[in-house]
Amino acid sequence: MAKYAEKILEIVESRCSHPTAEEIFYALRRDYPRVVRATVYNNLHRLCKEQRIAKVSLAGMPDRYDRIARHDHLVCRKCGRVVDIELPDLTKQLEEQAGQPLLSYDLKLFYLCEDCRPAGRQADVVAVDSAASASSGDIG
Amino acid sequence: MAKYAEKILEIVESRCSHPTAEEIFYALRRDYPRVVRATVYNNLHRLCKEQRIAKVSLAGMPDRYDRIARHDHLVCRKCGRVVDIELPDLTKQLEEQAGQPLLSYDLKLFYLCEDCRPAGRQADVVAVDSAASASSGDIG
DNA sequence: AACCATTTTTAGAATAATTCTAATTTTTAT
DNA sequence: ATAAAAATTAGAATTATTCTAAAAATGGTT
Repeated sequence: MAKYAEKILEIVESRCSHPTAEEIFYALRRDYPRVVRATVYNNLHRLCKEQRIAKVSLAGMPDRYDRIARHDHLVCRKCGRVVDIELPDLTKQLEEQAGQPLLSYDLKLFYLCEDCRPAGRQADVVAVDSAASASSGDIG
Repeated sequence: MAKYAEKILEIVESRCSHPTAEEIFYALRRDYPRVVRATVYNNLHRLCKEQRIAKVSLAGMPDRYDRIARHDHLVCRKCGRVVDIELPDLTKQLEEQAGQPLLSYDLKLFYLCEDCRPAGRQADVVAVDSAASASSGDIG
């Protein structure tokens, strides 16, 4: 059907980088130099609606797109990088605690990635230096 | 110090609506008709940096601002409304499962709110009708 | 009170991400 | 081959946010 949908799906799934619409647009344009941003957005909307990809957003950044399979994210508070993490499915536990049937949930864990962690000691990292952190206080 | 910071803090904390910058701007303008959006953003940034408020973002909507005290959110998949929910603190559990020291986490539970829930039966609500839902597939 | 330095606010232009609209092209079914 | 439907294009429009430079407010010093 849609000429680009499968290609875009492939781009999203083949990367672990949670690409933005812009990144997908550039990747797609390598093969199809005439595609236009609106086409990328159209296809992303459709793929989301069809539950074939998921949109992930973080405060202050453009939305990102991700594979659909259940997994969670580790987000570095300092550099903002997002990496996947496979935690056990908490749906049952959360449904009990919330007293509500849930459709799904989104869980982001904030930490300091290796690159941003003060060298040497790492056990006593408890808070982000508020001056150094570009995005502290943000929940995304 | 900053003329508006306390007032903005009060607006954010006094509402359970997680107001957007725009909503805060209008609320503030009722008392101070000359304030300008940039002032609101300046103060919001500062309050975030000082960890006095938190920024919350959801896919496809403007960022929202929230009180800082730990709590989670229920997000309706159909109408997008966000309400607070007080779940037990999962930091310890998640640190163990992730094998990482965490700074914090963000948990959003997706459900169908009362207004959006198909009337009558509610036990067998398992998925969102993909045509009817404006934002299905989104993780924010 | 007058002065200077610093901080905050204002006004409005600029940017970034996304959406919209209308025309054109492609695809599908007949 | 043709009509109808769907997808894509081009580019304008909108929305949220940031930036910049000037003006105003604030604070501390003499």
